[in-house]
Amino acid sequence: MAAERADAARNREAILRATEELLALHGPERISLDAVAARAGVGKGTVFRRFGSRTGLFQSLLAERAARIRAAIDGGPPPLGPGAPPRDRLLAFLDELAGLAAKNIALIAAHEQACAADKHQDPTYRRWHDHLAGLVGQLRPEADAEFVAHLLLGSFDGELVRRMTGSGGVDRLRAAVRDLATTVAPESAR
Amino acid sequence: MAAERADAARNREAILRATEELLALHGPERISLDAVAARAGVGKGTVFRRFGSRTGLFQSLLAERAARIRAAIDGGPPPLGPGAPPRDRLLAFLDELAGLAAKNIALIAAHEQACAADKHQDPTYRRWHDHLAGLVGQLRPEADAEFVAHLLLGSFDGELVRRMTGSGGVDRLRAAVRDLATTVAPESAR
DNA sequence: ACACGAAACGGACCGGCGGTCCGGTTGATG
DNA sequence: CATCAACCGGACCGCCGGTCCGTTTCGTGT
Repeated sequence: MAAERADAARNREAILRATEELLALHGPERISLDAVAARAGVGKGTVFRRFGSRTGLFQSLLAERAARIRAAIDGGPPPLGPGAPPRDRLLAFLDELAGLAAKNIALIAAHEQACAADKHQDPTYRRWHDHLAGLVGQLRPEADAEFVAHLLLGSFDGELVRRMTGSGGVDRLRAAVRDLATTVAPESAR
Repeated sequence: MAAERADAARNREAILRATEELLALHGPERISLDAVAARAGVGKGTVFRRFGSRTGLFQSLLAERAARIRAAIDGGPPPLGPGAPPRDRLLAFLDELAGLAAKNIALIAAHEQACAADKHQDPTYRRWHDHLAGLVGQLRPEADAEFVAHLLLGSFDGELVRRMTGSGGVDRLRAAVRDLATTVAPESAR
């Protein structure tokens, strides 16, 4: 694939920005792609050429927001990055996700409803899941790591995050996740 | 509220049956209310008068399917019903839900996407959640019972159930849920 | 500087769906 | 049997995701 043309790149950026703004503006309300296109000062066709579908748009936006964490995980310093013991990596990762989720409630909600059917296909979700499953597998080889990983990611469901942070702030979410994780992967685990 | 007229009751039943049939027929694919109405041999208006909205329809259907469990919980014999120690009730309840979910994957999926935004408002979901939160609160008073209850219910997410039962059958789901529950509420807990 | 083809643009257009409305029909009641 | 509220059906509405195609713009080779 050759490099993207300058106008194309500019429009992609404009569309992502517009989506963010509308998300911040209207909260978790449904946002129409017409609205996104209008705000970006772009035709609707352009939105679809750049992102393929509603789903693709929100996946891209989430991927962008998650890029920092992703980089930290597979190349950054411990405990998030490689090198630390699995238990520390698990806790650090979940902590990071809690922060991300709390700061992006609207995006998470939009992403959920856009990807509803194929949540498990979303690249970002998969990455997170695989990372978690790997760690859980090391910590508790006898458990169904795949399953546990999915459940742990359930902590960052939009509605749930809204509730938790609504009464108790990010700290409540962080604490609850941390508590659960330490229960699943107790101190005793290597 | 006075009793329902005979034709009204008949139509409500026809609509619920038609929905079930379409669910069984087309799996988790999106089902339009036009299709439901057509199959029930009824006008679309009737569907809305009876159930208020797409959401209402699927909520009603789920409530119907869950009625047996509901009755067993607040009036049946232990360990599902009152009387047994919380830990046994917890495990029995989750086991029951696993069975229900495995048998109603399509309905669960439809219900999820129909209630997406207000999952936490759904009467059935609330009932389940409150029951779980109560038990968890007894077993681990120091934990965030509300949060844990939501996560446990995450076990019955449509997509997840599909995956689990797809490779391993109901037993895999049952085992995984049971394992997790015993971890969260260990033997030592009273 | 210019010409030229590929790539991108935008907005009219389409089909489908959830939900509403209202003129006609039906079932309970006395 | 008369009466009337409740109910029925399906035409209708507005919205939205997604497509299409005539037009414009960008980058490259000359």
